[in-house]
Amino acid sequence: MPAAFDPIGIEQPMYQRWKDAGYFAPEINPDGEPFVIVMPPPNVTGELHVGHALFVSLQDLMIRWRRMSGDAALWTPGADHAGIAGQWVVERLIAQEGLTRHDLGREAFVERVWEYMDRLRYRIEEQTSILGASCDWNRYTFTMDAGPSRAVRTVFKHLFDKGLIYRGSRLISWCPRCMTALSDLEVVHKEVESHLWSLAYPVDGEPGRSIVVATTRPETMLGDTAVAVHPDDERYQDLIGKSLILPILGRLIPVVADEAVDREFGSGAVKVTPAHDPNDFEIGKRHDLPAIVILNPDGTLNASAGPFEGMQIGPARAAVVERLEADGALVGIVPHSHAVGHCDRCGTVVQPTISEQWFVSMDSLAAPAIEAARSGELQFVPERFKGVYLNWMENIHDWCISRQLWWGHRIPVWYCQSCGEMIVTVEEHLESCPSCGGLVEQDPDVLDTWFSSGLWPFSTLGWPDDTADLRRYYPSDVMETGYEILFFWVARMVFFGLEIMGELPFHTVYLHGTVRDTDGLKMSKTKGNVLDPTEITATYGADALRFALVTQGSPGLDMRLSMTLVESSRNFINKMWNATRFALRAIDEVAVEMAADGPARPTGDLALADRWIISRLDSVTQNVDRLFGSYLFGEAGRQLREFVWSELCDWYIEAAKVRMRGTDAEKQQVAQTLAYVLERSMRLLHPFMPFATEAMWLSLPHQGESVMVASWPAPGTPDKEAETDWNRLSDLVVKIRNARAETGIEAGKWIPASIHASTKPVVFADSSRELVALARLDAEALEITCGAAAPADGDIVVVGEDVVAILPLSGLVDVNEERERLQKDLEEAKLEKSRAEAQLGNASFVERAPAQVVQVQRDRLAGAIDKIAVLNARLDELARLS
RNA sequence: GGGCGCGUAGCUCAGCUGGUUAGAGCGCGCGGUUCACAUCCGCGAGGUCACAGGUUCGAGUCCUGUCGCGCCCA
Repeated sequence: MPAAFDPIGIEQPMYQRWKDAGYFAPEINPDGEPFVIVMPPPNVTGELHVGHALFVSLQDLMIRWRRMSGDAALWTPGADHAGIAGQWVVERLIAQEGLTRHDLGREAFVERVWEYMDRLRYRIEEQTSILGASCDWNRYTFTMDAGPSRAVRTVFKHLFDKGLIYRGSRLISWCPRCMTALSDLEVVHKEVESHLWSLAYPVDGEPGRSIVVATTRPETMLGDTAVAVHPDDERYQDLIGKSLILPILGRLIPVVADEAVDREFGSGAVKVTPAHDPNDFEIGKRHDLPAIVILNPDGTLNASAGPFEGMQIGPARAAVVERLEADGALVGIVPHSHAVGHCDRCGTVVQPTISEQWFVSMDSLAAPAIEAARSGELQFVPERFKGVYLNWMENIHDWCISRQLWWGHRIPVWYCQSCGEMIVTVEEHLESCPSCGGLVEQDPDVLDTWFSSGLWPFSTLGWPDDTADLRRYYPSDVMETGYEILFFWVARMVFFGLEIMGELPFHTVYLHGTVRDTDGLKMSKTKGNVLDPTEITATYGADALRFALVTQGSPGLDMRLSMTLVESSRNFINKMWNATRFALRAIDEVAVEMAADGPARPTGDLALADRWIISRLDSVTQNVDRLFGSYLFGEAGRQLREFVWSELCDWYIEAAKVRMRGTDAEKQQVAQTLAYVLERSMRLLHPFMPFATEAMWLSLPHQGESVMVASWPAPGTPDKEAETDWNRLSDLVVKIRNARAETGIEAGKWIPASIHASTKPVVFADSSRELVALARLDAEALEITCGAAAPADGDIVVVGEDVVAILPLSGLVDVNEERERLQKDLEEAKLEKSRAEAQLGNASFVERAPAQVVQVQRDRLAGAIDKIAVLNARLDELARLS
């Protein structure tokens, strides 16, 4: 085995072996309980980024853990067709040939998109595989595949028949660049520095009198059909019901009274543009006002805009303001900042407009989705997202699902050209009108991409067919995704799951945060701060990236990823590699005893070090189980790292070296313990770092053909006595090392020592060889007694827990330095004593704190008193000397 | 405007049910070529846990308020 672990070159062949062996399929554990995660499908057009690496790391961790625990673990991969983005990418491609989609025509264009998608389809598999994702590629699904497409049509028809999908003219958000309607979620609000324009609308028949209205969008005045005031506003009482003359266009519009008007804002009178503002749309409905649409789909003004027809709405603002000013209708401009909706995909300012679209009626769908969260049937990790989810679900509006695109699931509605009947069907094609046999034409629009995403938990399992997969694997268990798509994905899956399947699609929603760059900035192509996971894995290995991502983060919180973090994870893997390499020397010399699941648990008359490390392994195993159960994967990883590096490598292996040079029985014991602890450590770490643990596990004594299908370790009972004894020993070692360093004793020098332990000196006697090796003591000159210490002139005195080490080094150490060192220890012990005394001096503490906690303070006080006595005695002696 | 999160060592972050002297990685200082590992080992320095109150025998942890940063919804 080479001295440094090199992940490059071993990962992909290993991945292929796992895949060929069928380990990724749940059938590997045919008798297990299903454990299912539906992978949020990456967008086919996107490149793999660290966000993908994070979700793969977390989902794969859960899946591997449950698989090792014996569950029939299923992780379904897939890809999303990304309607707007998908279409846009191909539009740009054909633009290079000087073509628009209209030049090609719908059919040819969609064909081009398919060609493009087919080329990308396998890139997702390739890139996800690099990260070691153990998802079942045989169940790979694309949202545009025949199955999910049929699921979309079936759900559409179901909801339509139930009256939950309807077509209507509503105020929607329109992106003039994408030339499609958007749902509320696809509009992002950004604060924009702009102005508030005040306009004077003359009162009809009362020359010289006018009402002033304030607006942030002066160009919309072209579509005004009223001015509204608050019914109780004295200023305008006499004007309610009268008419105003709309500037520029000269249209007469009424003054209406509406409770929704804010008397405090501006002049207290607002212009009403029902066709282009959500609030105005509502006011318009209440007062039966006409809605005048002034926009064309491409964002230019139409004939209703009079002299401004043909202008883009952006430039039109300046022109309208200029004209208003010229006409004397502009009475004020003040700076004003307000939120403006932008298209989530392309960033264009979104125009609210009235348009005929398809909608999902949300109230009855949301109700059970709200109840599921309230009742606790649906769990959130972290829990606070339950509130976020509920807040959204409780204030939901009907969902605009039609998109004026060519790429996506075509709305399954046909219109008869003869009798005008509208037919909704689950069939992909309709030949003719079922009523009159006339020619039929399909609705030109496609559905919101997220409509099909919402069906993902069951459409991937074969629904609407009653498949074996659907029966066995629905519902899934955990939905793991980024909090930014809680509404896009999770919420919609919940209400569709409840409506269509009658059951929640998952019981737990785990939300991770955003991976940011070293400076805490979101990664983006335009900023150029994107970290490419394929590059990172090519340098450090997939495991290092995965371990860094999982141990750095906490559920629901953003995290910064830096290369030094990945590097330190790589270093940890290398550390384990070397520990394994070292252990194998010992293991190869003996015949390790095997149990059914791996090396047998060492038994018999074990050394303290063995008992200690096995006990620590048991504790850590318990902790990892508990933490995994609470979705605290990062903490579990950090504890494992601490255990392997700081306990197994730094202490156990160093201590074990003495017995590796000992008798055959001792060598056997050490080898057995190392094999047992390391093999189990590999199993515990496998969900974090699948490749490296597999490589090490295979070289260690093991049962079975791969660690990924080995059993999850069950913890034994920790040996508290062994832990206490070992801690006493290691504490003394640290103190001796410290004294050596502080008094400037040569690092390599083997020095004499005598150990005085008034209680249980056997701990030190039994582990004397370990003590000697770890503290670098002269074995020949070592003395261990239960008697009191009697240091001679010039000795160093080291005070541990109920044990004193005397290092006789006459002549080597400066008495003054030694006195200073002891003085420092004394101060510390006194502080310790006074703290314990303060606690115990508090009557209510002794009375009310649990007995255990009080006892700890008593022991602490006794220990401190002992230390002080020893240190004082020694200081007195030194004082006599000088 | 409503809601949420964060503020702990120079930097990045842990700290899960309140309980000894608050931890890690990186960085920093000193020392180390002992036959697993310099992608390493040993020793160490470094924190008024944002601030102010409160609950409690006991608060980084629970409650209230303030300040700063960020996010979501409207």
